[in-house]
Amino acid sequence: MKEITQTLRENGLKVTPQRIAIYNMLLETHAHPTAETIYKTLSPQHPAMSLATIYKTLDFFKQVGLVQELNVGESSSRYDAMVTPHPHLICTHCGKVEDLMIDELSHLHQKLPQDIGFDITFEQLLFYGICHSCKEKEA
Amino acid sequence: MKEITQTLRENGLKVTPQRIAIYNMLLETHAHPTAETIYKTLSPQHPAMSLATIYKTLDFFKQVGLVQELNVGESSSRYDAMVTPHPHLICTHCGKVEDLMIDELSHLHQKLPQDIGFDITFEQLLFYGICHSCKEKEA
DNA sequence: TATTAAATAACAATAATTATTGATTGAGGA
DNA sequence: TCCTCAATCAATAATTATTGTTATTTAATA
Repeated sequence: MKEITQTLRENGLKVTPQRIAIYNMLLETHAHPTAETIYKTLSPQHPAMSLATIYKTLDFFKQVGLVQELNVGESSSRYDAMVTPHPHLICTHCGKVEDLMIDELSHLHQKLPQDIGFDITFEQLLFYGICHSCKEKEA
Repeated sequence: MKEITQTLRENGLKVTPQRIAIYNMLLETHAHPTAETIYKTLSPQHPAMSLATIYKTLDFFKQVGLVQELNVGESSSRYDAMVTPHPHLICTHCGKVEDLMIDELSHLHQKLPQDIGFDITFEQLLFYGICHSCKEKEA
C-alpha cells in the first residue's frame, strides 16, 4: 500500500481509491486480467467506476512502470503487476496465462549480436501450447 | 507460385486471383504489413477487392500455415510469410518490424524444464527498442 | 459448357479502446 | 479553516479493427 501511494506521488499522480483498488487487485492475482475483467471484479466494491477509468489508470501505471501490458494475440490486452522481465506461458485452449520465472530466458537481449542496429529496451518471450488440465480433459 | 496453388488445393481451398495476389505481396515484402496495408497496396491492381476478403484470406492462410500472425502490441495484427520460427525486432519509435534470423534464439522451448505442465506448440520472441535510423534522427 | 460448392464484395454489426465533456475533488495559499 | 483553480473523475460519444451476413460471382470438375 505504501509503495503505490509513494510511487504515484513521486510521479505527480493523485492517489485515488480507484487507483489503489486497481493496483491492489493486480498485486493479488496471477491471472493477468484484462481491463474488462478488472472492471467486473471491482464493480461490487466500486459500482460507480467506469471502464474508461480502468483504461486510463492502467495507461498511467504503464507509463510509471507499475504494471506491464501483455499482448498474447487476443483481442484485448492483459496486465501484470510483476514488472521484472519474464517469459509467459499461454494455453491456446483455455486462454490461461502463466508467469515463468526462469533467469536463463529472462535476459535474452544480452545474447543478441552487437550489429543488429537496435537499442533494445524491452523483451517479451511467449510460449503457446496446451496446459496440463486442458490436455487431461481432452484425453 | 506453384507452392501456393498446391498448398491451397491440398487443403481443399480454391485458387483465386485475390489469394495469389495477397500471398505474393507477403512473399515480396519484409515489412510485416497489416491487413489495412495489404489492402492499400493491392488496391491499384485489384480495385474491387474488399478488406473483409483480406481478413478472411489471411485467416485461411494462417490455418493452413502459409503465414504467421504477429502481434507486437499495436492496435492491429501484422502478417509474415516467413513461417519458420524466428524472433522479431520492433522499433518503438517508427513501428518498423524486422526479422531476426538467429538459430540460438529460435528454438527456446527446447530449453524449458520438463515439469512446466505445458505442451508447447509455438513460441514468439519480441525485442523492443529504437532502431538505428530513428536514433540518428533524435541525436 | 453446365453444375455446384466455395469465394467474393458490399454492407452491417460488434467489440475494444480512446476522446470529450461537464462535474467533482483536493492541494496550497489567504 | 476557507477559497480557488487545476487536475482527475465518470459518463457518454466516437473511433477503429475486425467479423458476420447475404446476394452475386467464380473456380473446379464432369
